Amino acid sequence: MIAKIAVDVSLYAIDKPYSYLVPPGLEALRPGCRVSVPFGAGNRLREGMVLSLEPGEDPDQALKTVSELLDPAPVLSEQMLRLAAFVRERYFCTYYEAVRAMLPAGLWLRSREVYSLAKLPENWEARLENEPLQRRVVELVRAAGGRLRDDALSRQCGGGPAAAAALQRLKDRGWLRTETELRRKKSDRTELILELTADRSQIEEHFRGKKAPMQHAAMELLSTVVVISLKELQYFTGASLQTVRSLERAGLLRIDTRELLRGSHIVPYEGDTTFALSPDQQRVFETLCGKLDAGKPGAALLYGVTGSGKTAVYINLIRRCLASGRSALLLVPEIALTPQLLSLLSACFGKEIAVLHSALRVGERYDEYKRIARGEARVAVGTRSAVFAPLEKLGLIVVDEEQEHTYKSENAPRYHAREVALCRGSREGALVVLGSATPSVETMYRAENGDYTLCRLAARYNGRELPAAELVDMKQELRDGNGTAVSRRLLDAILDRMARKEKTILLLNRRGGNRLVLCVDCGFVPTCPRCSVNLTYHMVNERLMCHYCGHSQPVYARCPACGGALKRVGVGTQQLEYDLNKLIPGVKLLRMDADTISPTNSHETVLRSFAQEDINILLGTQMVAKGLNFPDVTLVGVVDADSSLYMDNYRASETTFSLITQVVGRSGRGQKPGTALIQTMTPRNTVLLQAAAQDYDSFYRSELPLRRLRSCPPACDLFQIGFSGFPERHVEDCARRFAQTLWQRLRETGLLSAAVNLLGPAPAAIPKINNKFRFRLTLCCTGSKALRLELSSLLRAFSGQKENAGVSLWVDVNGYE
DNA sequence: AGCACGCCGACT
DNA sequence: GTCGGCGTGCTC
Repeated sequence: MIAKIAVDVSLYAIDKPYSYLVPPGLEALRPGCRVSVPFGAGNRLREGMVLSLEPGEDPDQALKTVSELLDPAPVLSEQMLRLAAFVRERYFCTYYEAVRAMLPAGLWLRSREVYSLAKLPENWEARLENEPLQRRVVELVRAAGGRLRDDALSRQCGGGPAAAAALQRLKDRGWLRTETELRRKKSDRTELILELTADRSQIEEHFRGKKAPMQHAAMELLSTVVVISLKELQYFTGASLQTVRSLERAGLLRIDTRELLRGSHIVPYEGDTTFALSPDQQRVFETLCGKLDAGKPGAALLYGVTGSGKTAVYINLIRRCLASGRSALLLVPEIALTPQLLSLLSACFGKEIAVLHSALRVGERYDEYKRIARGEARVAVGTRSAVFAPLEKLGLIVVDEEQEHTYKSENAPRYHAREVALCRGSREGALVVLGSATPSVETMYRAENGDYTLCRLAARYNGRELPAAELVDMKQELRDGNGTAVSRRLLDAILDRMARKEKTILLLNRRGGNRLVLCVDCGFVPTCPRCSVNLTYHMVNERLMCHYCGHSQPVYARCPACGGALKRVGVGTQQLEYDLNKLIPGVKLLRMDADTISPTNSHETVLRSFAQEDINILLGTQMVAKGLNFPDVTLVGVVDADSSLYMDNYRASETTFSLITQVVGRSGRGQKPGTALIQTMTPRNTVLLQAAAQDYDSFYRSELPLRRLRSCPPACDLFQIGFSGFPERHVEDCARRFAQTLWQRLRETGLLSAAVNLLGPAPAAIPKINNKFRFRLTLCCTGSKALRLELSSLLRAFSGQKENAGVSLWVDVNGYE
């Protein structure tokens, strides 16, 4: 027997199915099983996935033999293997990258090097006289009984390039052998937790006559909070692990390991689970049912304004699907933001439900995965990667809020869950329902073209009016002398709601509480030493930080260039919180953003206190815009509508329109009517006016021609080809050569037409990250199979050419960056 | 990317 | 003669 195997090679250029002999004794080997195989000149063992089996012998004795079977039974079905091939072909990744995305982390294997001593010559000690490191290695392995694992070895003699070189030398001499061991990794990610164990006097005693500013800062913080994670301590003080370790030795604190988990527990739902459908919903449901039962169900767009009850339709469809003996998959943009949906689903489907998302513990996720694979759970709910849930007899895939960018993976495999869902649906005969109140332009375009059945839910459930939304001119506000981020109009409205004991949601569409620091005299802006970005100021830890490489430094007291005063510009949620507290003394404010959400303070905790407590304002980033349902919210304010509108991204209008529409929809969900105020510097902007009017159709009508004009999806596909390396000039040259070859190949193969355009090389949005320079090419054209194959073969050729040494490249199809 | 092979200069 | 440096080419 010969097995075609996808080997875990990290290099795209050599990724293909490799043939191996199946030795006697491995008859249990099936497609979908993982194996370990010798690979390359060194025959090091690597993980592989069996793609197929063919009878036959080794024709010219050139094949190697599978060395071990790692799974007693297949972990991927034939369907899933074909899906992996689809992901590989479409998103330019390796087989194994696709395979890894499909398996739960609980199934992943970790490889370890095990060192063992070969025959040492008599005079080995003499020959290593001037090689203390090599000698130490030999002694350590000997002491361990002739075999030692790499992690134990590096713990005892230190890692680093010197140790690696010593190991290499010993291998070259033939004195040391290595073998690779593949084992299941079972433990969860952990974090270090620090706990104060000393009192004031002990701490004072420790620091008597000592400077140790880092230790001091660390203890200062720890004495106030008593327990903190190492990561947080490092964030706030910049203290290193060494610092913390020496404090531990001094007996001032204790270090514990804790499993990292952000368990999202399902809150029981009490209420009606019959979900009687309104006539409007019934009509849509019947249309979709007709497709569900058809031989080739295809796909549908369920376009329903916020509050029109798409969920009720989903639930009825899932019920129907289960009743006909098939399973269903529901994809959501982010689990943490849908606690209400989860409790609803578990009330309806009980144990039939399995939830898959990254916040689960590895073990929990694996359990859910197994329940699906065994057929115990026939309804899978989850985020992006749940599109690979191992459901059998799939009847329905729902992609809720299909326009959300969380469905697109930003690292390899750079897949889009909506596209994978469409492929899976059509191959497995399942109906794919894309649901949205503000569909992506791509999806609406395909629906209009008849690729998807278009179902509209026009009426809001129980007939409530959409909130009245109004644009507030912040330029006028500035002219009138109000330099704060809150207009008088918004302030008055907030005060009015407070007087009426109603609540307000404020959206600040900008990440975190970060601000730019700028010298008022010379204009100096601190930048990251490794990346081409400005450092942002973090109020909580008084440090300047880089979001790309993690660099952080204390904030300068004065401008390092001219000694002038430094000023912070820009508004983040923290600043806004501070300003509001000043503007409205006594206001009860709750902030929700990436900084305030933590393991101990989850979304649910924050939202629960907003629902139950006497709080006036919920202030936050995008997360306040999605799916919340609070009856007493009657005012929504968008603090700065422009910040997402003028981004260098063809989807900026779409994202802004969607976000504003969603957040406006948070207002007036109870008995009282809602209002929304949208602050902007450009109050005549068409997109903002359309969002204020909640007029998706006009938005779509005006956006589509713009996309055509700019050769963007859906008019054509964008292939971003990224290059990164050093030095700058070399990377750019490589990109330019690639562009030339690409042009030439397109001409030769007849793929070139007027509709094809190749832009660049241009510096990437962030031209330097971690001292690597980045350039990109953008190919605008229709992504046919022929074109993808051509691009793929050029990518393979690229890394084989030595003039491209040191430059790595990747492709992102219709990416969001 | 690893890894072996092979060619060449330096040192015992 | 042998050791070790680095350029070259392949990975079932």
